[in-house]
Amino acid sequence: MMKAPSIRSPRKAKGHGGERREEILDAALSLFSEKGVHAVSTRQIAELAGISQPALYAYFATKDDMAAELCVRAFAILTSRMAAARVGHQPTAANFERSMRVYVDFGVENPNPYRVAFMIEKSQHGEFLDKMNSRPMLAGLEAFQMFSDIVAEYQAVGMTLLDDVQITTQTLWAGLHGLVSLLIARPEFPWAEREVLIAAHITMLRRGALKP
Amino acid sequence: MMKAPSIRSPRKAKGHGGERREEILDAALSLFSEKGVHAVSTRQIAELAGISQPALYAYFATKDDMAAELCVRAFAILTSRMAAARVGHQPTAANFERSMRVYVDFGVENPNPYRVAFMIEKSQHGEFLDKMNSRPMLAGLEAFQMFSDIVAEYQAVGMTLLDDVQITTQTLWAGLHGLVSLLIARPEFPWAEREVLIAAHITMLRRGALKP
DNA sequence: CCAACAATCTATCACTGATAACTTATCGTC
DNA sequence: GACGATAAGTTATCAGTGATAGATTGTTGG
Repeated sequence: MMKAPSIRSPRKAKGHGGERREEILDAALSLFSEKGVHAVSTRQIAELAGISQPALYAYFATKDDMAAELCVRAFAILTSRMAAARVGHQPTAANFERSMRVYVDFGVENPNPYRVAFMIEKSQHGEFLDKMNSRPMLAGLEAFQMFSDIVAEYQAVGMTLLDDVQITTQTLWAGLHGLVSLLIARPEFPWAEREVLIAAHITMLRRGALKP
Repeated sequence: MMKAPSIRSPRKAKGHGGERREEILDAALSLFSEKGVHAVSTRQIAELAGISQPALYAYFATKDDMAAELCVRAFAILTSRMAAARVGHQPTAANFERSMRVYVDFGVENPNPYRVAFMIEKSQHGEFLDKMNSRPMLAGLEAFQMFSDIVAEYQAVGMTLLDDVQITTQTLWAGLHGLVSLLIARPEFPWAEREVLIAAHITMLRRGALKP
């Protein structure tokens, strides 16, 4: 955190100072968001970060690892936001909709991280993928767990239509993700007015998941 | 259709006869389905089709055009499936769920066409994307229009909670898309048993959109 | 039999992600 | 200050990708 000149070497060869790793991630996030992960080359990332292309590999083993890192961070932000929106809330219909709204707002207000976190195409299959995706997967499960805890509160007081918290959680999550991902990926689609659509969508999800 | 030897030259140089274009599409569909579109190389497609890699470009301008062609065909199937599920059906709750089920089944059974049409990342600078995506996109929107027509039937007999067909359609579509796209993009996620989850999701959407 | 022509192949291009080996800048230590 | 040691960056290069150019083959109508 604090610059402690004696402890360790900052080591910033050419122009810039600061953390190379963060500069790389900033460049990667910007390019990934604009053009899509697999339409961005490592040379483009390197140029935007102001270093040579092979220098990337001192900080990330593969290009996918950069996307994975950005994915982990996006999940962490979402988790903390949902946790913050949860404290002190009673399980009421209005608060349920507010919690759903936190998720949608996160996606709509942070389309770039959301895109990287939830809309990345898998590049390979099987065990190699598992290894590559384990950290984003854990971060995603953490966010999902937060979502699940919220749903469990409504189930505990008998407000949910289903007893199965896992099913209800996955169903609601999928319902929210569908709207967010389409609004992000297809902005040119002739959508209804955004605020009205989001409100109607969340109300529909509540009616489908909670007792009247 | 019929082999008409005099009209036009079948011209099958090396081994096989038949339509090269269909052989290529068969090979591409097989590999795309198994490994994902952008994990398959044109050389792999060519080898499975039994021709050299450049020979592909006599039939398709780009590799994406092969995926687009398969995409258009798949959407034609979706549209016809939804149309078939619609004829003779009264607007009942059970039939509503059956119609939505057609959509989900299509997405789950045709992940790559679905991905190309609705989950693709912005790959380049707009116009190139439009050109590349226009045919699959139009085919997808045709399916969407079919979806909207179905919703309108339920609205016409007063079964929908909202009067606005556009809002209801977009909300239901987003809800279905969310589940399909997550099942496709995150197959490794610890989902509930798929059949149960899909059934619960569709029931939730029905409860949220239709009157009891 | 042969010119014409379409289908296919070989050779190659620019570019991709990734690696190896060399170079440089900074450090703690004398 | 001068010294290796080492971290960080570079250039050069690899195999593999999608796509193109031009030579080559095979079939066909005359």
